Amino acid sequence: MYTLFFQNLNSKVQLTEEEEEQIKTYLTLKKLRKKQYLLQEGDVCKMIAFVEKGALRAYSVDENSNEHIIQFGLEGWTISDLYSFLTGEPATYNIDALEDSELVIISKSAHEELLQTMPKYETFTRLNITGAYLAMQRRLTSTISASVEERYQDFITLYPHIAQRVPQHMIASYMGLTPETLSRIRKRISSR
Amino acid sequence: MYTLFFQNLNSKVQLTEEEEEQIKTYLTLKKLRKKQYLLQEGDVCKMIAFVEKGALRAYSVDENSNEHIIQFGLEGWTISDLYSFLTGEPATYNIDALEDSELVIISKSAHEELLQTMPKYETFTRLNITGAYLAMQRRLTSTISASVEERYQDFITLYPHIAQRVPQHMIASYMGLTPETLSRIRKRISSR
DNA sequence: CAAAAGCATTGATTTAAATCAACGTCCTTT
DNA sequence: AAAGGACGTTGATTTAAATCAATGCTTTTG
Repeated sequence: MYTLFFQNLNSKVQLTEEEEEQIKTYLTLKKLRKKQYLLQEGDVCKMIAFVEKGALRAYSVDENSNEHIIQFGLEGWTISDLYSFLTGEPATYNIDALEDSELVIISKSAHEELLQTMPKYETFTRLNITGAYLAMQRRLTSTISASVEERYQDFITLYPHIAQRVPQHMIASYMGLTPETLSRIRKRISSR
Repeated sequence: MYTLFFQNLNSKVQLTEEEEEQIKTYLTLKKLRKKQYLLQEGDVCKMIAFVEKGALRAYSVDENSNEHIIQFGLEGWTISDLYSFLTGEPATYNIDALEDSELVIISKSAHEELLQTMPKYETFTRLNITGAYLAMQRRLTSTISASVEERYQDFITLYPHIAQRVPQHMIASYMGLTPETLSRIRKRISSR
């Protein structure tokens, strides 16, 4: 339990045994069956989830009830509706499990207390959000400036493990495409 | 000088006089004439710039030499190629001034020293990057899930001051559209 | 001040992706 | 084992945006 979480944490800020133990008191574990929700749109997001095992997705649903995947969360990733978490506004995303999953949960109060009391946790948080920002920026840049072919290729090379584990129509959704279009893109690419 | 910068800083982490003075020793001012570069693609980004006055843009240029605006930076905003800044890799963006501008410059060494020595600066940095992440996420979400009309409306209501100050074709570029398309979108919207 | 450049608009045409529809395969799940 | 559902593919058609081209207006700049 918590092994991946602390591995991740220690790779960013080296912790002592005591610090690890202290942080552990703030954490809880949660198991989620495939298709279960971690968060539903409209609810307030009260935690940050670190994925120890399994796969989740965050997505929004538009007025035509089309789903748009905002983010995948596989092992080692953190997933949340950060806006809702930070502001207390109702969540605009749903988060659910694509596979049976195990999560390390940091509640809002735990997060705040750790930020106040443990400088290393703040550093960890800063590095995490910086990484998330850079990933998001890369994605946005490719969305507005590259062809759909390139974007798909980039996705595959950057996240091969996601491409292997997630149905293709979800990758289409993540890219803002219809499943049909992605299918045709793949055909075009393979015949070249 | 530095007034807006410290206003911004104090609104996030309340500083003492001494702390302000200490931080000041790490900062430099830079003026940029309209059209001047702050950063060119291929160079390593060695600073973070806070806009005291004026307006800048960060943009990439694709193989067809089309420009894609990644970010605007008006008064109170921070602009940089963060990936290049953090990794030391060559920048993939250009940053230049849309108007005569005044910037508060934080060099890489200044940034790192402040992070090490002043917890409040780390908090400030964390809050800044968090805000930038949320803004980026909002933009990405609207890009993949809303119609072009909605996206334009959202942009106008969210950033009315930008819409007033930058040419329309740059907003088109920011949205990943051609100037012609944005012009037609505006026409459609106004005739409703 | 005059020429040039930058900008927004409009029209005609092409191109890329969405939509609608059908089908086959593979899983679930009862 | 059978039925139903999810998934990916393919084809035909529609729709939205890009592209190409031209024009008038405004702002720079030599």
